[in-house]
Amino acid sequence: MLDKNDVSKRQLIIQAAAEIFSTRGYHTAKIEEIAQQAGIGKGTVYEYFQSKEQLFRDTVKEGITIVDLAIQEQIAQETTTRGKLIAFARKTIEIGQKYRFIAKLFIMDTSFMDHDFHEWLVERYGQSLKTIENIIRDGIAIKQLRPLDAACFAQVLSGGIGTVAGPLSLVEITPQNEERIAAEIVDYFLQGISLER
Amino acid sequence: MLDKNDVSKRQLIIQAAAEIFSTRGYHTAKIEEIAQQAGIGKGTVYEYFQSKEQLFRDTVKEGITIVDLAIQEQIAQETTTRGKLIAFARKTIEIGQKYRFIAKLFIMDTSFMDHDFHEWLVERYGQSLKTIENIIRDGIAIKQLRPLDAACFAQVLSGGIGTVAGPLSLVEITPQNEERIAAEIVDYFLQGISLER
Amino acid sequence: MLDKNDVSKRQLIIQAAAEIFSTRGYHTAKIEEIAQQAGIGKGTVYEYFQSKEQLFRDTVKEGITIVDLAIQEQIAQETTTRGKLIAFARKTIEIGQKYRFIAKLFIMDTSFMDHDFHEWLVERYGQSLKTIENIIRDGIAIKQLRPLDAACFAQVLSGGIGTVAGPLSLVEITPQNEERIAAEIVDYFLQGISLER
Amino acid sequence: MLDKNDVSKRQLIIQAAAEIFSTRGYHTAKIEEIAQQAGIGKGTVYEYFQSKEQLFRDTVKEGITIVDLAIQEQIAQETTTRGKLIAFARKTIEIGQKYRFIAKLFIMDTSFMDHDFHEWLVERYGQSLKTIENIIRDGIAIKQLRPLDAACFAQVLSGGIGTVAGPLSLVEITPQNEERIAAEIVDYFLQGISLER
DNA sequence: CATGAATGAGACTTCATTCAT
DNA sequence: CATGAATGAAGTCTCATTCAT
Repeated sequence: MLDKNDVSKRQLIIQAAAEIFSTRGYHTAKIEEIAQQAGIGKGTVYEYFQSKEQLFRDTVKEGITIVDLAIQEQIAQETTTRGKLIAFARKTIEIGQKYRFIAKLFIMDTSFMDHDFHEWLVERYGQSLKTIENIIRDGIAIKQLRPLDAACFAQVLSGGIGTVAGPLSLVEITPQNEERIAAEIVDYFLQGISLER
Repeated sequence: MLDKNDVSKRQLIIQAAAEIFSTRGYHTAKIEEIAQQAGIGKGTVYEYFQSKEQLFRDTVKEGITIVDLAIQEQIAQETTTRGKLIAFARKTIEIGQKYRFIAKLFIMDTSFMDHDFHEWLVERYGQSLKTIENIIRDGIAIKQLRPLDAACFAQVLSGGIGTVAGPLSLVEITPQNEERIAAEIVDYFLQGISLER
Repeated sequence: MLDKNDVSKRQLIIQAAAEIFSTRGYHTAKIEEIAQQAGIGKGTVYEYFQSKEQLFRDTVKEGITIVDLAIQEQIAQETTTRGKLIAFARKTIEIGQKYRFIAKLFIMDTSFMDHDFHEWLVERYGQSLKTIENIIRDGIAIKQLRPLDAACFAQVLSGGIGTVAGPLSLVEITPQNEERIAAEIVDYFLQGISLER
Repeated sequence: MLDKNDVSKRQLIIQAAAEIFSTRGYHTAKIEEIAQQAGIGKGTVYEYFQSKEQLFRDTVKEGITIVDLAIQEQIAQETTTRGKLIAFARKTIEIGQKYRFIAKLFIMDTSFMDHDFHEWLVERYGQSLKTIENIIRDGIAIKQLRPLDAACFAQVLSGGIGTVAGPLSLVEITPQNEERIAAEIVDYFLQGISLER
């Protein structure tokens, strides 16, 4: 019971931290704010996390894991290349809306952080891209797609979608048009936009 | 002489600020560091800029202006839609390499800043996208491109290229392959990647 | 217990501030000095007061209140006009000695401060004078005093006594001669110093 | 000619300093402000005064000397005790109005200053009081006044008048009523305010 | 002599972290 | 375990003073 209590309090803090870090950024966020958001005392945060930096890392790691799992799950339900790509796009957009704070965590300036963490983040980013790369490679293998640099493409696709889904987006997104926008974007890539040929 | 001196010293500080803000981020950058980088005293910075925040704003504005001009200039030299888009892509990639700090400035977390500045940044970003939108609209008008949401497309293209050019990029870029990568990316969009149809 | 602790620590800081502000003046006083004087850390001061200026204001307000109360109390115990005026003079002199720092707070240059505070100070000063004005008016009403401008007189009396009691005083004051000096000064005003008429 | 030029520039700075120190106080006054007020460059101030503190001292000394001379001169023209005292009062009030900055210089917080200067200020203050003391002593000698502690009285009189003339005064003073107020105050002291005896 | 650009010591203030309760 | 009062390191900014022109 105590254990369960502990776990839930740790989670409580992470939730609060995600919220505050997202809206205020790492440096502007204050430990006291996070504690208040979590409805606990300032000192308690330090019972569960060694430092502000550690709390940030754990919050980011947890966030990324959740988002990644959600996307993977969605993709697994599709069978066609286009279906998988649209699923990826739609979920990315949805998350960018619903969990805007996670999206922001990625855009946030983290270069000041511990070198190891930065490396971890880059590696993790690479893993995320692998998901798309694999879809592409599969598509090439079954001759649905033309041969191309899957790594480069994955980054362009992910970056393109992420930008539309992100906090600086100028495209108005509602729950109703998520699907349509996802399809539109994917088709830029699949069909191309040129009328010639 | 004095005038020239003034201008160059202000510029000197902006250069140093761009360097330090880029590598360290706004909050981690210290005024003293910037002054050292510029080879001047701490107090001198305040002779040219009212505050750290003001220095940051001016640095960003100057950077954006330079980059924008460079891109516009490059595009103006091309006549075809594909040529313009590749020029945009190549210049964006080149700048992302050469002026990595400018690229970083955009990813940096600036949400904490003065509301007016944030609005200015968003508006300026919108202007940048207009450049692409116009290329696209022209292409549609002359039936080179199929009809599509130019605003959305501009954001996807710009985001896709920016990601490859940016500091988290996993695509290795050298002066030699800039042109090739730019063309490859643009062709994802123009020709599409699907073999079907 | 915590509550009592809080109150006493705030008071502790005010005491230290009164001491330091009095001997060093507002601008020369350093927050660190005040903290040291109070035997606490620099940061603790800011737990109880928003800023140095706020600390100064609260210190002055508290000091004035204490002094005013002490004077009022002393006057209330007297029945005759002369008795009240001497009580006022004696208490003012006594406080000028014992709480020299309060006396100094009044002479200090506060014109640079927040406009509202300055207004408050002037108003409060006016209130203090009212005490004397009322004594005078009562004296006139019962034909003990000749008719005169009570407001002007109050300021002359208060200024005259304050100067003798103040930090620039050239009159040597000891606990033994306080009473005598107070009476002497009051009699300048009551009897006059002229032998003619 | 050069010499004369030097003298007048030194004087120019002192005038500007008196103005600025009076309105802003020692610590809030900036050397640059004073230079601007004098219509010269910041560095030039240091050609004539070693430091800000030195400039302040010289400004105060000059101001006191001017005021003292003006008062002495006025008194010398009177023959009766009452005439001399009223002349003193009137001139003090007039100066408090016209040269409000000089009056403020005296109230200003100077305790932080160089010990020697503080001693000088106290001594000079004593000298000023001697003027009144002598009038009083003469009055006692010729049996116009009753015997009393001339030093104490001088301080009460001077403090009383100074307060009415000073920047915190609540008595409205106009060129028209200066004479009347001076007489009223002096008569508080000469005739007393009591109707009894 | 006159100037004002450059400087850096020093002050206020914030906030992550500690630790006694 | 939970807390929040206390702390002090560290950062921004001011301004008296210097000195090259």
